[in-house]
Amino acid sequence: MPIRLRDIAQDLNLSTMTISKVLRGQTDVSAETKARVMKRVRELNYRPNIAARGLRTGQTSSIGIVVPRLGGAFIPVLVEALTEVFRRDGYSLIVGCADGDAENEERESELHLSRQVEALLFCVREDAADIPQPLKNSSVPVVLIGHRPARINLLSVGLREEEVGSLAATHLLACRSRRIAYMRGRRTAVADQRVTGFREALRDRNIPLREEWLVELDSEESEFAAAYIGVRKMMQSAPRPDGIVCSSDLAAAGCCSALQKAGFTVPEQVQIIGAGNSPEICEPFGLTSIDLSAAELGRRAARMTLRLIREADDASLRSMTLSPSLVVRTSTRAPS
Amino acid sequence: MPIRLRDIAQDLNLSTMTISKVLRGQTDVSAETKARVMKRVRELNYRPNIAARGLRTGQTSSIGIVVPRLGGAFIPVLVEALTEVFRRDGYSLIVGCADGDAENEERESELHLSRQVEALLFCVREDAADIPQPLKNSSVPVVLIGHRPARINLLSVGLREEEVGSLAATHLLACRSRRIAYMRGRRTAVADQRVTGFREALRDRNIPLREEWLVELDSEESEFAAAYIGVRKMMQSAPRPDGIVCSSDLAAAGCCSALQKAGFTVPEQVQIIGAGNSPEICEPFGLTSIDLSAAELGRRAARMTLRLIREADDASLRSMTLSPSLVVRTSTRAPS
DNA sequence: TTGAAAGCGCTAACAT
DNA sequence: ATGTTAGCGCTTTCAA
Repeated sequence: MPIRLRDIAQDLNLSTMTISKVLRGQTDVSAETKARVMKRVRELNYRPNIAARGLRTGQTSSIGIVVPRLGGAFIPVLVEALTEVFRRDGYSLIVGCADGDAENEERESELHLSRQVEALLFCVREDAADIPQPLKNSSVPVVLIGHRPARINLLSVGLREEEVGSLAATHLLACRSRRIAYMRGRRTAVADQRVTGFREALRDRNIPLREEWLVELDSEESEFAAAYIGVRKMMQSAPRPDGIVCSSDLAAAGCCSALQKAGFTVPEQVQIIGAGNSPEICEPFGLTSIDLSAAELGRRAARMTLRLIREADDASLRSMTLSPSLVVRTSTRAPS
Repeated sequence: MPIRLRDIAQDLNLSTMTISKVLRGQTDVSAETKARVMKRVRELNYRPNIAARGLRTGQTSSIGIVVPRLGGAFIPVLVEALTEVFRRDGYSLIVGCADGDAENEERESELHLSRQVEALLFCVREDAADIPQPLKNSSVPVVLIGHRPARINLLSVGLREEEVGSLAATHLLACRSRRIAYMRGRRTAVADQRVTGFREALRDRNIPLREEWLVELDSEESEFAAAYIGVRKMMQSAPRPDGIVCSSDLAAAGCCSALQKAGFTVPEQVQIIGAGNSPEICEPFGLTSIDLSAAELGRRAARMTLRLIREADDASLRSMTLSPSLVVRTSTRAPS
């Protein structure tokens, strides 16, 4: 049984109010009483019951987030950034993991709402076409992170996905590749946007894209293996590509491996560029990669959330998208 | 403002009790009333206030965990396994991330206790010599995950770290390496245990370990770079090692890269074995690795926790350690 | 089958 | 400077 305010009050022959005041740093308590209370509080390891406090004050000082999974390079960085900003303001972030399942996403969202979180963040799966029902008529502010599905009208913080494609293409062009291939991810809205950005960047410079250079990763295989296989086929086309943009770092690693095995040199004969900027994959291969700005996304989302909580429905708040950024390593040449 | 039981009750001219009963599936309510209530509940998107319920019943159906960080290959798998087992029993897991900081570990532990979690899990940092104060006299069950610091007398679920070293050594021996080196991690209790296991495995077979083959990774560098540098020096010794056990997959990747660059073949001339079994690192390099059983650790810890919650202080529960397991890929040869 | 009363631990507002 | 009262939203208990 945890200690209650009342236990301390009875102990010291004081009222619960006095204890409560001391604990919250109210000033209308004598220094002596304060000292006695604090002493006993520490001795007994008293810890206030947040639920009871929240019930009374209507403030739980907690914010919920639902993420599809916990692994990978993106989510952990995002969540740590959110946690840090929230912590500074006395909020704590409650993470609910849905294990990639839409039903769990709904359950976790409801749980958060039942816990009276003051705001709810939702990290949208790349392949999601919709969001859980509970978010749609939530009584607390909701912020989406990642892409915003069509026709969903909630505040969101996302990435300019087309720029992932265009940034990669532009960099390869600057590094004197002219025959640029794209190894695209599975059919999701996000993957499509990246391809679009890629195509537009090439078109803007009047660089042709041959359709046999636009390869989709076989979804039966792991991304690495799929890219490994895919790139071999790609290299049999004539002319051969001299630069490859990949939809993920793992796919880029697959390309590097296969190319080296086949006797091509990276970056001299073929330049490679990945996406995700996962240090564990990029460092071993010296992969140039597109960073998806997880930390910055988290900070922006956190600040937006805090403003929403404070200022109810501030009309000045608008959804925003951030730009990805290029991180150059050795799988691309020095730009001219 | 969220909807309350009372709102629904007034709406339907019933008492809050009736609504409450319907929601909890009590049977002493007429079918008709039940239907009316459920209809309105859905229309209004009513969600019970978990805090208020918990205050009354003393059950929050939530369990807290504090982890040092969210990234890497171990924690996400652990947390997902815990989540899944708890979910089946109607508990939800609240994850608190300490960003690798001991002070935050204490804060997050206190927060969980303040939230009246029914049990508290704590994932011990590898370099931790102690655990947060709040865990030591917690009024709810505490389970440690990972290694248990000396003189801490709490239930724990951990890995037999020495077996990580011995399993690796034994496998290399079975694959006909005789000059086996060890690339050890930074000075932590866990790293020491692994080295111990490694040494003992060699000693048991009367295989000598030369001290220049026991290299510690330079902690100024990333693990990959440190291993890359370390292995080059190691290969200048005479005789040269023909097998290397690494304290992490990333270090193993560094070894592979450096060796290939220097013209050595893996696994023909030198066999490499990593630890962690992180798919993203192991697959590209075909790394044989020691799996740290994160998922199984999670399941065991979850079951232990549930029993602790139910059976108060069940004397039959004891700390346990699980064995790591070997995952063979292509950086080691076929055993003879 | 339905409902009234009391109280979980805490704090806002108001006495004393 | 300290204490009293009332009530947050819910459920246990018991009465109608």
